[in-house]
Amino acid sequence: MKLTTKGRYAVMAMADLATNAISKPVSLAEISARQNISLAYLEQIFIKLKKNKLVKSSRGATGGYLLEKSASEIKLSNIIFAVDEEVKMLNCKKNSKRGCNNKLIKCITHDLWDQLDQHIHIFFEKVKLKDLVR
Amino acid sequence: MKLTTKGRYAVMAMADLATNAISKPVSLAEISARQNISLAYLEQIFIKLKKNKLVKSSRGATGGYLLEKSASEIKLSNIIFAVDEEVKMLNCKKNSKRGCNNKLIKCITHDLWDQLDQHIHIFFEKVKLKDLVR
DNA sequence: TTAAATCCGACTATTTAAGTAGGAATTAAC
DNA sequence: GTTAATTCCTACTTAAATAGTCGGATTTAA
Repeated sequence: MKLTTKGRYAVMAMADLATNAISKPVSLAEISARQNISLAYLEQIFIKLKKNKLVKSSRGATGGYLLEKSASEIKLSNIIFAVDEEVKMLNCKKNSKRGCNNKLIKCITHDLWDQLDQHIHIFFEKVKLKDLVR
Repeated sequence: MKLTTKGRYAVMAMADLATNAISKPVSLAEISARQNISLAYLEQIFIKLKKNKLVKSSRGATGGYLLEKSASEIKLSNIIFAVDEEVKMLNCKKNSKRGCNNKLIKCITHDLWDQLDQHIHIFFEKVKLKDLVR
């Protein structure tokens, strides 16, 4: 699990949707204004959210985005995974000479970092979008 | 808490020390060879570990490093904090116009990221260097 | 027809991590 | 004393990833 501002922006934007996209779609321009994130950047993010079936869009004037599922069904891990893609945050580079001590044995901290990764994952797995907007 | 390979290298090197620096100091050249980390990079890392009183050095030929405290007294959080310095992994940039929505209120995910930070911190707080080397 | 919106791909800028380089100071062993 | 091995120090370079921009194409309600 990778954590970048992109992931946070995605969470912010989704929380904005959960709050404001009740009956009619919300445009990215509105979210951009409210959350102070550049429109072009939001566009990139929402393409990914859509691919991952977290939002649905309607095009054209008065178009915008709606949540695809209810806010209580969307886990934050879903959102972060959708935009940040990679799973591991600090793996022993598999294709590098440096990975895991250049030997076939696991480097001494390998398991530890794996555990941390799980730990973080569980954290975001437990929190639902709904928890952010009550 | 920031997590980079520097932090992991530091943990690996400290584990190496805990294993090998029993009676006499261990040189960085040895650690470099065993852990496959460049000597010059290890030097940088150990300057910081020393400043944070995690290791002590003796200079000159036959010099090297020893743990400053016992492996059971050193938490991994101490090591990572020593080399990676920053506390927050993804704070709302304080000096940026973008931080926290440009308003004086906290952005909607602010607390969440704080919680995650604590979560990670606690993870490394619980593990002692000794746990890695038994 | 127009304006507001999503959609798309390529591009650029910025930041930070990662790693190098060169030398100064110290000290044990010969 | 000289040498070789070491820590110590500062500055620099490289590489990679994040962050963000840009121009235009497509869609659709009013």
